[in-house]
Amino acid sequence: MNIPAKSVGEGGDARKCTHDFRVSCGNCRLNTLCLPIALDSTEVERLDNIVQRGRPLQKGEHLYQEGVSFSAVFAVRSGAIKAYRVTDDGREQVTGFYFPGEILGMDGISKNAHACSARALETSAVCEIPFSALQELSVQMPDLQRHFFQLMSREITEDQQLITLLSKNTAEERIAALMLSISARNARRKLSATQFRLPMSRIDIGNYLGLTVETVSRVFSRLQKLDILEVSNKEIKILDLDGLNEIANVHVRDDED
Amino acid sequence: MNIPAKSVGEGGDARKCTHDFRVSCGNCRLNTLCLPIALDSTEVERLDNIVQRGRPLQKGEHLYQEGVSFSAVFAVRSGAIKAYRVTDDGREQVTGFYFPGEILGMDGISKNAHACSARALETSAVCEIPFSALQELSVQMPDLQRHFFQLMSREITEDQQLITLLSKNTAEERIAALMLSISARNARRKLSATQFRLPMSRIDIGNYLGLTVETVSRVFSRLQKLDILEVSNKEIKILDLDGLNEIANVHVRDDED
DNA sequence: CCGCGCCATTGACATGCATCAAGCCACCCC
DNA sequence: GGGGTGGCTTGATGCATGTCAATGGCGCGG
Repeated sequence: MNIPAKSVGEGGDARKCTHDFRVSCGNCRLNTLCLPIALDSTEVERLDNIVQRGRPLQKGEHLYQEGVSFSAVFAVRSGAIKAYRVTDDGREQVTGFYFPGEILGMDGISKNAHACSARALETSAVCEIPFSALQELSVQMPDLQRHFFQLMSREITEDQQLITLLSKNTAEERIAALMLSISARNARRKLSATQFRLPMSRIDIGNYLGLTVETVSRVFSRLQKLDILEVSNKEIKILDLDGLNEIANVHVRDDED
Repeated sequence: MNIPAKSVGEGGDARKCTHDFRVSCGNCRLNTLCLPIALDSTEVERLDNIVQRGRPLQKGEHLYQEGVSFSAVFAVRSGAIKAYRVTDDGREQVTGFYFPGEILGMDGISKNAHACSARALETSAVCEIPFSALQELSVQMPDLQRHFFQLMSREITEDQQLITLLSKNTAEERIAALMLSISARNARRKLSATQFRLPMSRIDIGNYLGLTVETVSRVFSRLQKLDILEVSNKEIKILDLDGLNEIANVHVRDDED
């Protein structure tokens, strides 16, 4: 069982981006995640021209809010973003975490208004991709159109994986799956697959996985006792990847576009 | 809380379609659901030319299977289709029910292989829309491209609603939400919003909503005792729509924010 | 018509997780 | 430094839902 790992392009860590908004798609470290391979350099340049950079977000700051009119999708360049919606009775439902190289905001297309809110879990840099311009460009660049269809389709299949997780799996399995998902997404960005810092709180994790904070905490404790994880607050170290996989019941059906 | 209601175009009831494959998009009763409004008649005709009809499915027959190479999306014209994926340990997860006027199969785009299987819950007719042709047409018809982006985006937001439902709501709330979803989708097709026949089994309902058959059955019994529903096997009659809404929308608490 | 298999319902019981409650720790501000 | 605040952990208890089991209805094929 996998957990969402959307796709896009990173450009360095937060610190660097904060001071250099002149990053271009062409030299972005993350462009293998973000862009269709097939684009030639002039096409990349044209895409580059519509992308707006230099919006560093502080922790807690909103990228967009549920209901506001939709005009762009966003690529995370550094940091981490959480997407969430508020239910009728005022509770929050976290719908996804987005790391560098991943794209969010596509939920807003259907109604021309964002269907969820997005806020920074830590200082983050994002690229804003105006959707109307993207649409026009897609008409001229079939590969780009296809790429976007694929990105949206991926979001669908990932949501469906989460649905399965919520519907069928125990607390332990859910947490294991999330840890593996984050691990895999780290690996994709050439970071450590076994050691990382969680950008989100226990509350957010529980909310995302349909569990209470207490349960999340207890599961972490249990996994630590089993020598599968080493947990120190938000610092996670995976000691036994196989064991973790076993718990998650993972079918290793990984992204391989 | 809502439950998925995807979008497309129906053309009459099953019986009729089975004998007349000559239905065209232009005269399809469901085309207001399926097509972008903005297409003119020559454009509809071009779309019509790529759509393949006349594939009546018998109950239990597969429309496509998980893993097979992706080549088309499908519009339900009559009947009902369930989509599901099989987890590593062999269990099934129902990911959606599709009624006439709704489109399925978009999950297959990202990997060029279907991410789930789809089978008919009853005798059904579907339109097959080859994706490559659709892509080419989209390049020439921006409205069509936009429409498809919207369809996919809708699928995403609906999946997210289901995620919220599974993550936060009780068995009663889930069932109520599903009944309301089916009711609304019926209404959209000008059918009764208060009386209908469920095409799926209790098992499928439970599977979809993350519940056991027994719980589903018990909830139906309870709702019947409350005079909210009248349940006779698969025949459902909504007696108290407000009451059902109240249950689905989770009781509002006075401790607002 | 009978018997078989599948589906649905209902009851009794078990359990995983939520809830409630308390305490710890890190951080921040006065 | 003191005390507040928010996030995390841990324990005790309860409840919603899962599990197991028995029964009845219905359709289908022999």
